[in-house]
Amino acid sequence: MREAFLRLYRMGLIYQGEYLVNWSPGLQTAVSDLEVEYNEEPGFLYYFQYPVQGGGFLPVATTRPETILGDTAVAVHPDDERYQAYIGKMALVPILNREIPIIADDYVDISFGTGALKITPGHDPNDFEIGRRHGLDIVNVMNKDATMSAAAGPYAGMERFACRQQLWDDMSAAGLAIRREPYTLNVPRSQRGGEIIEPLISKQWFVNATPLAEMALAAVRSGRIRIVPERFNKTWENWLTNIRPWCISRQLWWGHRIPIWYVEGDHSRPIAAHDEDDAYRQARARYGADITLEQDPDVLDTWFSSALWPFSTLGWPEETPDLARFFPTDVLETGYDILFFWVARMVMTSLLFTNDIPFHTIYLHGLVRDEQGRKMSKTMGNVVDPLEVMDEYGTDALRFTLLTGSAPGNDMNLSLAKVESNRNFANKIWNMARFVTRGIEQATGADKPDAPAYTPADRWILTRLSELIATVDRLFDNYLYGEAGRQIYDFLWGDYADWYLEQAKVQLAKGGATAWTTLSVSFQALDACLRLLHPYIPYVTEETWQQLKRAFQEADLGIAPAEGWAEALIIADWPQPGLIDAAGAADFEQMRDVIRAIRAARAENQVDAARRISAFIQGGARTAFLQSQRDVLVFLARLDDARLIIGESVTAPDQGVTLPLGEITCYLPLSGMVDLAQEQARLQAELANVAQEIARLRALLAGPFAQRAPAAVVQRERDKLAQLEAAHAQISERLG
RNA sequence: GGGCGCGUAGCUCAGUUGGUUAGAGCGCACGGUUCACAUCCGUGAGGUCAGGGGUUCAAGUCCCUUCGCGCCCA
Repeated sequence: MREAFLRLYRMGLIYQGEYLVNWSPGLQTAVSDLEVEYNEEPGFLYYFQYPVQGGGFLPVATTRPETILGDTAVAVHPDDERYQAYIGKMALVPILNREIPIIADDYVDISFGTGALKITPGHDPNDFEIGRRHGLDIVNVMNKDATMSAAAGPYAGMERFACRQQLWDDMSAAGLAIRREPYTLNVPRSQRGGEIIEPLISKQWFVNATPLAEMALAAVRSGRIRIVPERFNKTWENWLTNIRPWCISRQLWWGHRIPIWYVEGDHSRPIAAHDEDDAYRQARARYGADITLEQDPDVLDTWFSSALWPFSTLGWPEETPDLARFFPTDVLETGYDILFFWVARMVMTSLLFTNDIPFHTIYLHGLVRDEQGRKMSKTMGNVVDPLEVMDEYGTDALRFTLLTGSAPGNDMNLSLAKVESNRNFANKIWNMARFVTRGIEQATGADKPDAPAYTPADRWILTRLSELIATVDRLFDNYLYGEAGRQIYDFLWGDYADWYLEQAKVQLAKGGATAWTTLSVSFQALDACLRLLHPYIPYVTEETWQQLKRAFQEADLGIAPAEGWAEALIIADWPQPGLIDAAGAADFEQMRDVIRAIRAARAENQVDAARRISAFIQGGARTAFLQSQRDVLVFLARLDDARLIIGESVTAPDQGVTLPLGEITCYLPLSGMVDLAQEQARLQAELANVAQEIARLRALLAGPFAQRAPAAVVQRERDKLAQLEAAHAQISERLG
């Protein structure tokens, strides 16, 4: 901290100066530009007459009449025809009758107010700049507690807003007030205390951030530092190209004292030193033995030390092993609201002091808001306490919600309903593991085949798993953690639990090598997903994984992770994509379509859920495959095995439901349960639907699409068309 | 004044190399004691992706513009 200050000081980048700062009367300290928030609040625009020497009046408008007392000029636009005659003359400050010049400056907005602007360099940032340009005096009419000072003449000692009112009354009485109209003010308030900030002249310490900002700009422009999401580059660019001096001194009783000592209290002779001994050593060398030193009473802005965090925590300025090993770091993850406060300053100080970037990537997340999108605040009482949420739903549930609930850089409205559903996800994972663990008794080590004979379901889930791992890797590479988490969730619940494990009940029941292989595949997929999910939900995944580990080790089936059993999931290897068998996966997906269609037909016709129904499945070229999956079909579609016919071509029952599924057609007799007319109507509707879709695809494929789109995309549409045409033929035939 | 973001199902939100019937959670409707899970399972309804224009074989996705909401900087 002191080292950083001294280096900046010696480089001439820290200086003390009389400047207009944001003064917090309540906290009795200066605050930085970033710590001031502007709110639109109702107020008034006051119009006054300023007497002009030599006769006449100049009308002036202001929102803060009390600052009139500190006016040192009135400015008009050089091109404003109304006031040409006044430029160069003197006006009188109302009430005080102090003479002030009438100047011309093109900062003045001709159309605002009266077009004549009172200039108060001591109490307004813009006026301060104009004052500098024109060499105007600075009159400070306010004390640090926001009462009026002696310079305010008769108003000395009055509170600032009381003075505003009093001045209005007095000027009305003097005939100098013109009118007052409602006006929306942009009121600066302290981010911390909430009271109205007063621009006030005072002596403060500043960092000249311009050279630092240039380095920080170059780091991002050159790509040495990457900001995610990219759009924040613009924010970065905008702020740093318009960087202003950073006011780093604070008048607080806590914090790091500024390492500056004054000789005999003389502020024109500052000594920068590491400590008091050092300061005295320097002072004696310069001024002889008999001097007393006083340290500057101010302390440093807390962000000053935060800016040093990436390297100061590693031992800088010493050349420590930690610094050598861990600096620069890799990714900084934080909320976009402190991009300037903290991130930019870390980048600036790192580049200056270490000649290196502090991290190669800045990953910015959004703000967590309440369910209605409001910023959480204690006064509003809408703060969601994470400890309470964790207590009720579990830490993993909250973590998963925060990680998957939004896109990078976007705010998130924290919904407890979502936390609850993610709690259920954790429960679901637990139950998947229980199922797999319980299945262990269906096989022994002796059942292990030399080479596993994968079923379509096995091939499907392993292929999907490989795709998932590749997808998650890709998303991680692009910092899309939310999307990656959602993908794992969907796979685990929608594919693995709802389909693979469901059909695994059939495979496990067969025992022997089939059961062994099913267990092996079940384990592989679950194990990989636990690894993928560990960064999101470390507690449930670690615990679940340890249970799996124990169960499989005890069972001694010869089923284990490829790398062997790590001591813990947290240090286990990241999964790698394995088997990819697109054809095998497609087989299972086709069967899944058949099962879904049968289920939907059952539900639509109010078939009792427990009832096993008859089915005639015309498989065409897919017959052998469907026959091999007979028991899975029976189980998942709840068919009556004795009344299930699978053939290349089957005789359609007289009554019942027809399910056209492309090359496969499924007939459900459902005798006596289906209204014939209703079924006819349903098929008519479906036929129309299919016909329309066929027409659309034919038109598409006949057009430029077929020539210009990639072959794979065109082929997909062709396949779709073929399926639809087959379905169309089947429905037509059924309808007679 | 300058910049950024958002506007997708009743609600909260995904949808990032543009690929053609747009998804999830919650809610809703109907049905479930199938031996992992009712913190669950099955089925379903619900959207002219804010409006308009453009680029493209193809747009929720890219460009322009209008409207509404929010934020940042000045």
